[in-house]
Amino acid sequence: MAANSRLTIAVHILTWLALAHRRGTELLTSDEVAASVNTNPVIIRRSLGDLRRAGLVTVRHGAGAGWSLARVPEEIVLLDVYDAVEGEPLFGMHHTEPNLECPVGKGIRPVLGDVYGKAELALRAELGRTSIADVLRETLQVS
Amino acid sequence: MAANSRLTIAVHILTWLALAHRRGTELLTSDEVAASVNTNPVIIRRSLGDLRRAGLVTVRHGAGAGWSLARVPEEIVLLDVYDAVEGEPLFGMHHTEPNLECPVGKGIRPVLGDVYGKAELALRAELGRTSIADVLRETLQVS
DNA sequence: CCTGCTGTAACAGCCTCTATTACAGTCGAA
DNA sequence: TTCGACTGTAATAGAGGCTGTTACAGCAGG
Repeated sequence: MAANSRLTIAVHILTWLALAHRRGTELLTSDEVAASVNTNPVIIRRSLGDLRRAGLVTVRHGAGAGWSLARVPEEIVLLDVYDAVEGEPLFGMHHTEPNLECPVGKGIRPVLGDVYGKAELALRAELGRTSIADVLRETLQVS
Repeated sequence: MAANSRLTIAVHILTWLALAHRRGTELLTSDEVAASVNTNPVIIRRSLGDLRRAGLVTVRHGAGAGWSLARVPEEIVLLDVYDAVEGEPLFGMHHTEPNLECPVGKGIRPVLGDVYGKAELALRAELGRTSIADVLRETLQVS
């Protein structure tokens, strides 16, 4: 499957907001963010909507509208972003119910669910170790 | 994105082969496996093809054909299966190249690649801790 | 040679993701 | 109060992946 880029887009947005804030720009519009990410402003607004529902950004409406971080970048970790934009579990179960007369078909799903849950926890723990401030710092070092 | 069920299907197949072998049945056809997974035999053959290319199962052609495990179930871990059937990385990068004149657009991709790599390593380590023998044992306990 | 099964192509249906257009809603500023 | 800029979201389109299905050539034991 072709992996989606939601997490990448969202982290990019937040990193850009963090840099703008540090430079003294309090608010950015979706058009301004879209210019950095190089995609359509609606894509950005949809992602920002997810981030707003998760409490990571705040929006100001009307004239002079725009977006800003709801917390300092040190207190936003990539796990927060992951939860904000990714809904589905990593691994899917059978599309059709397995044959319950077969001992494997009958019992395998909870076993797999357990293993998949542990694997996701390991992934989440790793995503919790990096903050937007970390990403911003390393990004500026690279360039 | 709706997660695919490739890993689930492949683990189901291998667990079923392990149980059949323990019961004295050396070879299973794709039709027999499909009856347990409850899907089309071609789906099973496609998955078995991935597993064969990864060296996890062996196939016998001609009359009396069928499949069997290439190693004992204790020596096949879910990470082997994951590598056999999943190709794409977990998180995708930008579809279009970000704006390189923006400092974030210019430097964020290697930073994200590094974080994503670490997260995948954590996931893989966890998948390496469970074998087909573990799955079979727990599956039979459940039922 | 026959037969049963593999290996794979081709296709359809469904769904997701990205991208884009359009437009109503919102609210500060003039 | 009106204007204008921007948000929020619906609708739509194209591309591509996954599952499921049919079809058929290839293989090899009996």
